[in-house]
Amino acid sequence: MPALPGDQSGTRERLLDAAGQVFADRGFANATVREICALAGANIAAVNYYFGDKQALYSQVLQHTLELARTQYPININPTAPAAERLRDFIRAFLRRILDQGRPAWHGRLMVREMVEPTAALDMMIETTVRPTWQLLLGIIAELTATAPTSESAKLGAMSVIGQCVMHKHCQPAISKLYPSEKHHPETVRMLADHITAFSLAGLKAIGPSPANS
Amino acid sequence: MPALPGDQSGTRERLLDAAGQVFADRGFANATVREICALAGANIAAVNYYFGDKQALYSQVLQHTLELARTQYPININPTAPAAERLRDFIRAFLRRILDQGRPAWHGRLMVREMVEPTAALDMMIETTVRPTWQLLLGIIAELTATAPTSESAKLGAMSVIGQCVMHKHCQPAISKLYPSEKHHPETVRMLADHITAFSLAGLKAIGPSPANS
DNA sequence: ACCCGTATCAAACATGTGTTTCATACGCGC
DNA sequence: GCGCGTATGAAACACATGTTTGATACGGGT
Repeated sequence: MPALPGDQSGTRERLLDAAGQVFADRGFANATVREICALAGANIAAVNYYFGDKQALYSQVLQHTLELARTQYPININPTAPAAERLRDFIRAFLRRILDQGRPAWHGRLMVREMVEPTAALDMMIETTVRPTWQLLLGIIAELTATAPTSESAKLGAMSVIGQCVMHKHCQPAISKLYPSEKHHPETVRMLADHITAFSLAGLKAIGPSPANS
Repeated sequence: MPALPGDQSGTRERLLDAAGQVFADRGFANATVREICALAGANIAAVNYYFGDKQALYSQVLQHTLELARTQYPININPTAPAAERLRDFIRAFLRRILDQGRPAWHGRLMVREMVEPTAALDMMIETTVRPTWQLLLGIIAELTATAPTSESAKLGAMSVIGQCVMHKHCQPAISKLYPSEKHHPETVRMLADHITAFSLAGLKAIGPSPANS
């Protein structure tokens, strides 16, 4: 009785899907291959047959989920738009990527867990997903602060922007306690993005090109 | 052979200390009572004798560590100082609290883990540590945005400030990959605090009292 | 019809780990 | 000196869980 995973797809695909859910929900250590296989409607031995062991399954899950997330939530910025507009679009796309509840909603949780409890797959995640996004943001910030993307100002400014965004993902339990009845509806996310954009544009202007490096 | 825990203190105290280290390093699931007891120089049965079970030990560890952190890294703000100065002092104290490498350096990691993988002790952590800090910050932000502490502007502004701060704790593995050779020396933390302060003061001014609630 | 690689299954295996047990030693009041 | 509550010790227990095994079914190519 596989819950969500499409019954028509192959066992390997159902395993990837189910494992993504369970790993995101419980974390690598607390996830059991039995629960994953039950959710996928597969036999316990299937994970060994297709992936070798639990750790390899996790790596494949993370890689697969990240690919899915990059194509499903692309961050496409119009290079000809003014920098302020590009920052707004970046923040909107980035927030949608990490806060959206759609499928696969668990890629954000997987990334958070990988940050807190790094595994061998961390490098892959950084290089395929984090670094490209970071470079994209750095370019925008550099223009807004009139510095080079390698400058200390650009680095600090980008961290301020990303920090405001990931806050709502990393600290979700605390936020829910401080402000119950808070949800991540698309309209809420949009308003949040607009706030962060306005806040950051002013902040970046105040930073300026003071402590530049190159 | 207890490593760090003072051998002169009682078994219960050594257990609390060792468990804090191990839980922070490995997380609750991956931590073993055997490793904790070995580090504390205590017998395996000691954890059951003094705390009942592993979960209760964890709760006591979290509570004890948070108390220690609150007294060791107090956030004392001069109420008569101007709001901008109070914000700067808050950010400095808050960053020092979560980034300092001193003892017990693991309270920050414990809090991060509790956010990502909440346990029964989450409520205690929120009420004793998070909410008071949040209220303190809300008061400062409210004055800077000329709104009530319950306003949407104050809430969003406070989240922007906290987000910038916790970013450097939650995303430390990623930051280390993007910028190797980055450390959290006291001077670095001070400069970081000054950046966040300048960035936030400008951002808060730009937000203003537009979408107020009460 | 037969073979063979692929895939699935139930059952068993090995082991790490939280927890318990029971014995022993210590310290102190009487 | 004696009893008693506290504390510590080594060993065993119970169980969850990752992994493996050997059997069985399926399906296409010859």
